[in-house]
Amino acid sequence: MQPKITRKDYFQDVYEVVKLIPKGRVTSYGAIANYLGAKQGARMVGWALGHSHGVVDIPAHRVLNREGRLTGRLQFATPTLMQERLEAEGLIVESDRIKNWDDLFWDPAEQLI
DNA sequence: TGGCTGACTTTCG
DNA sequence: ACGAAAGCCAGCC
Repeated sequence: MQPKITRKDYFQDVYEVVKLIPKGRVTSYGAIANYLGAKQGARMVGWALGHSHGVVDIPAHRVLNREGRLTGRLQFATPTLMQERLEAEGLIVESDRIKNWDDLFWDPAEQLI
């Protein structure tokens, strides 16, 4: 049973989870939201990351939507920065979409095991 | 105080 | 299978 998430604690929680993402791995907003206990609050994760970029150094480029699509790439310093970083980690981006997304998908619950 | 928006997800048509 | 609409939570005007 996860504790209730409150306001700005969401930021800290999201940061923690995103930082825990192994290099070369990716996850989705819904997965993080589900891990935090707010499966319906996937938008909050994106919103938190949007305000986090530039404030703290977190690999936000490893967080995509459930389709493995780079939905938030426009929010980066440059529209291609997200793809560049992903490729730099050994990932392959094709048409704004991660290749082998299903295989590279990393679930925060896995780090609990 | 009330209402709109948003790096999403799920479901109905 | 594709398209459109609803749902949720928190911040901002």
